[in-house]
Amino acid sequence: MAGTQAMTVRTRFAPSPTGLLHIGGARTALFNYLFARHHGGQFLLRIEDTDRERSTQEATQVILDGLAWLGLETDQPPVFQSTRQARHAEVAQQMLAAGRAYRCFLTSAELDRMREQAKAEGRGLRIESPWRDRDLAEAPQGAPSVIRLRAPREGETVVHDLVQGDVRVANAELDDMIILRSDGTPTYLHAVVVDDHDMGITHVIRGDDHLTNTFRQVQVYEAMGWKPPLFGHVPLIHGADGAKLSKRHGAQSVTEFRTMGYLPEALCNYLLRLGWGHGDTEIFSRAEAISLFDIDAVGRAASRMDYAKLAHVNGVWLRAADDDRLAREVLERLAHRPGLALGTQAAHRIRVLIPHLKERAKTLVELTDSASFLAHPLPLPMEPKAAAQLSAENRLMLREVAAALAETDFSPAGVDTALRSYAERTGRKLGTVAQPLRAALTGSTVSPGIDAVLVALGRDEALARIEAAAA
RNA sequence: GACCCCUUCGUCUAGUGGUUAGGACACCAGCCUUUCACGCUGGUAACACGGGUUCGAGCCCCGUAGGGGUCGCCA
Repeated sequence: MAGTQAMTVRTRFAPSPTGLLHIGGARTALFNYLFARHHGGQFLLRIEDTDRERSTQEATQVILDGLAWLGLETDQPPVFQSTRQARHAEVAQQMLAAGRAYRCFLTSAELDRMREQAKAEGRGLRIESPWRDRDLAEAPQGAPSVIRLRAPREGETVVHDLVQGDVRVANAELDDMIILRSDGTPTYLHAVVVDDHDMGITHVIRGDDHLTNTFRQVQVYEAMGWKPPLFGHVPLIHGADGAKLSKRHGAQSVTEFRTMGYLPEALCNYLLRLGWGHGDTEIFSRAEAISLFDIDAVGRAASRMDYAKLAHVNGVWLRAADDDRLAREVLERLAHRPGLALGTQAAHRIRVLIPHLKERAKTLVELTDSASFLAHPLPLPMEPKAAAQLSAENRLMLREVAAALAETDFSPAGVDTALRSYAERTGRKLGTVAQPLRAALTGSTVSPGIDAVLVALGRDEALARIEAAAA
């Protein structure tokens, strides 16, 4: 164990490119990233693309884009597992030469039969290959063979898990796993070990669906005389109904969350709190997360997605977000909507009103919805409730309001004073003036403060809208 | 089925033998207010069950139940 203290932490995120970055994978990546940063170590990425049929360049790009969007930058270019097959085979040969592995000529038909029998007898589905102890000379000539690990039969294998504690299993429960297929390619369990070792990974943080497979991986480390890394198996994220996340749970890829208008810092914050806590604190910046996160505070139970809470956290970060950035996001989203006049004027109005808009939105989609009226050319579409505000009587009033407003400098204080004095002068409550005005200006009954809306629209546009509504 | 893991309000969690079991989201009531939000105040709501150990257990041990995961020449 000498040198343990000096050893720099090195973690990795190792997704297989299936076409999306799963929300659970995103959290695993986040934990790996935070753990590495917290300990001043390195965070690496390995694309597990050994299944060539399912792996594509586009799928890999989705993962890269997702990580970049989340702000989880790696310290080295990604390692592609498919490029390392020669090395995987080499290690398997070493194990074979050392007697820690053996060639097995069992056919898949024989394997099926053994499994069925085991099932019928109520035993675990453990394969015991006769070739473990059989003379190679008895092997059928030219028949395909795989290489199996010669796993210990006695004793037990223990994983000192950073999250789950010591987990042990009797070696009699574990069968001799295949490390090299008959076509010479490595199996996942074998490739992972070789790659993690070669990459100098010190801490393997991953979903706890890998926990029981870890025993076999540990056996490979032992067979090679390699020091295994430390493992930390974090619980999985379940859907809102408690079941394993699947298609029917709706949003589950990072890309989808992005289009639904969640901010990356909010998604990270939410994911961080799913399975990890630090006292009563709920909101964590990236810097705070790095300084406070550690693997030992990760919980052991699976957690469920709670979209309401995600929305709340997103609202918090939205309000804290930079106004220029939000205006840019809104403009981009507005560009995909028909019937809008998206010129510099609209851009300016949006930028001016953003500070008020963001106070009442939880997602970028909501923010965009609430800003769209600013880019609408006349005539403004009217929501039914807004139209109801424009009674004959109120239209008359709006003419007077327009006249009063025209006298002002269209500053926030200016319009506010004008509206208040108009209300006072005519014996009305401010609300009875503001609501019809809001309808005229926005086509809605909901908006930021009416003075802010007036200022954002500017004199000409505001008066034109009132004029149109009062006609 | 075998093996492994898990179990505090509806949800996410704090809690490491002595607490009125805390916070957040959601929900309800009220305040603020030019609408809606934000914000503020208050409220409903949890230690899965059964045995131990202990003066004392949400915290330790053992069962039970429930949930999850793994058992591929997939990753």
